[in-house]
Amino acid sequence: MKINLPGGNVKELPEGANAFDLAKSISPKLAQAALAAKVNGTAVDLYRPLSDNDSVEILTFDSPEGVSIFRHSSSHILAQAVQELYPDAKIAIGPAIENGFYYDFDVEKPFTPEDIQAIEARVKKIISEKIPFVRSEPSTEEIQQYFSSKGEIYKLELLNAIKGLPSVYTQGTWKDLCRGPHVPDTGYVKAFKVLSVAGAYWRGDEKNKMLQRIYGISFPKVSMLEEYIHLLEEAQKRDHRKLGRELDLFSFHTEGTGFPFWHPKGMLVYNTIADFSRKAHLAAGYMEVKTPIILNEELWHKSGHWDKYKENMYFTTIDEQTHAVKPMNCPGHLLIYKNTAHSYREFPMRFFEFGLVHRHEKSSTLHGLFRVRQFTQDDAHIFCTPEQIEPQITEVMNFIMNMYKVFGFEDYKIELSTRPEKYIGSLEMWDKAEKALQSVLEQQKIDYQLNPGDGAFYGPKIDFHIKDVLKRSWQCGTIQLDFSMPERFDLEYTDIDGQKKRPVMIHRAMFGSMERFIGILIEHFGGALPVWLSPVQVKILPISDRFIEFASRVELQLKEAGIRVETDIRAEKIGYKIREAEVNKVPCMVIIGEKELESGSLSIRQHGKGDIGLLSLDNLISRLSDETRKNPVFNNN
RNA sequence: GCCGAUGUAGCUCAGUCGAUAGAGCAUUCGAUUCGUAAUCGAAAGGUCAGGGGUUUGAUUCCCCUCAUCGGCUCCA
Repeated sequence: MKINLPGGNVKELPEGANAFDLAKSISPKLAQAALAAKVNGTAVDLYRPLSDNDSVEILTFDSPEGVSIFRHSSSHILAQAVQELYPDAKIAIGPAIENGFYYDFDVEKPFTPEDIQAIEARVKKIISEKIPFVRSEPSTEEIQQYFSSKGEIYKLELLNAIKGLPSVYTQGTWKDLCRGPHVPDTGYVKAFKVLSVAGAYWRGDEKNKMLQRIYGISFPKVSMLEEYIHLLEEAQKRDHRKLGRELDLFSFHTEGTGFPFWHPKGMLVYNTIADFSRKAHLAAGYMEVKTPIILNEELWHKSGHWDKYKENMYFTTIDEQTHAVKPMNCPGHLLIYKNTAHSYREFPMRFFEFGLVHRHEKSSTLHGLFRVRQFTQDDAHIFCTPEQIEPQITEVMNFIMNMYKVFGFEDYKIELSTRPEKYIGSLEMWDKAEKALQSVLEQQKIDYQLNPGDGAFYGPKIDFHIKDVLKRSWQCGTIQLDFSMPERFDLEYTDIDGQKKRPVMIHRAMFGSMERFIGILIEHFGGALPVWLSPVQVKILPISDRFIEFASRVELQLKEAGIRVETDIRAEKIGYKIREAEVNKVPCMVIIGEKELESGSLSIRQHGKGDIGLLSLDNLISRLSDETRKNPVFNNN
């Protein structure tokens, strides 16, 4: 029979051959690496017989699909180990995830670290036995009978939901309901590690029973696991919470859970980004505004927040009237809009604000700067005519993507979120708004993921998710199209025909939260921020106090050139001063001693690189300014 | 909110099978004036997260609360 290969080649194989035979016929190396196969677009087991004219791709650990199959098989091994050790444990669900896999168990008592050790040992044993994964397709009744005899209520529930033919995979005597495919046998998993244990609700619903979830990771080579563990350790070093403390950028206190305190150095970073953003916005035609953080109850009823967002809001009483601390800036901007009459000639009209908002997040979700209860949005609202919607959204998308580039973020994904359960406005409005966003994404040929039901309560949105080093995806930018607020606040403008009409409103944020964005930057750069963002750009290190005077003259000149500089005048050895500046991740160190005093040039040391030789003061200044000018907005000045 | 873990000096961590605690770094002071990642010495620093209980006696055992961490859920 003929088998079509991905490159367009055709391979002749005997009748009844499977993908493993195919791999062998191509190369022994491929046969060794083969985990499963993709036949006519569907992933199947390696030993499943092929048919004439099938298109076959051998899946290895090099492809995401191969990894996912490998991890999924690993989760089965984990589940087998758990049930062998704890026969009363009921198995729920065990998929591969982005970084590894998990399996959920219903057990009497949560797993202890000792349990985990025992489980890992048992997994090793199962792996060493090289038990084949065998696929079978019994009747639904047979499967039902098997799992009910074992009391596997979760499997039965899953079985009921299956449309089409269910399948079962068996390793030795252990069986699991599973679509597959799997690697040929348990021996393929050469390295296995449990990463963590956590509670998780059955089907993610907190009304359901809490199960115990074991997260794990696995690889076909031990060295890959070691590499992964090393990577995890590296990632931990980049944790912005740790770096924030070490670099003295910000802190958190029990006196205000979830409210960040910005220290002087953190404030320098914050303000540098804010200044940059402000300039960029003004250049792009935005007008900066500032609105109060406390506004009365009535306003929030009008905006719909009272009905749809109350759980996340803080309240206070002023003169016996209930007020709310703003969780969003839009109502304030609406009041400014309404303060005067507007013409179509003013459109698109863009209000921009560094808006300080408070949101009551559940305490367990707080996470450093990534998730806080008080944060500053780089928020804007664009008022425009319905015709301007698509060009405006296109413009905003480009603006956001250009801004991300300045910070070196090219890895992000875009999501389109549609009408949630809690919403305001009519279905026609939603329909129109969702179509508008979709059409922009499609016209711009942008890859996006659809997130049904995840929109804001007043409109659908396009979100930008930046990926950090820990491979976590963080929502930053957002563009939300809103027909409801203009309606609720009875916004008007006078059109060309002299008629009063209703404007459209676009909510958008770029960094989303300044706080979170700084957290992402810290992790992205491992704390070693680029020169233009570093709180201290240059540290001057005199060799001894004989050179302090010269050092202060250099310091003064650098300061005059607008460079953030500090001098370490302590009576310490130069090695000690260098070490401290390196630990503090200061990008540039200037060493001043006898040589420099005589020659008038400066010894420069770059963070992470070491001594880079001599430079004149003028040269240093122009180099540092060049670094800063890499950022395009500063280029215009 | 739920499940689990953790909470000892500013930081990282020892320790106490129940008799109120120790190191390194950081800090302060003194000495050292030194050439590319840690000079030496001394001092100071803790109601052992907070509250309650058991006990002659609790930082240690038990309970509650708070916070932190890892998840479920939510979200910028």
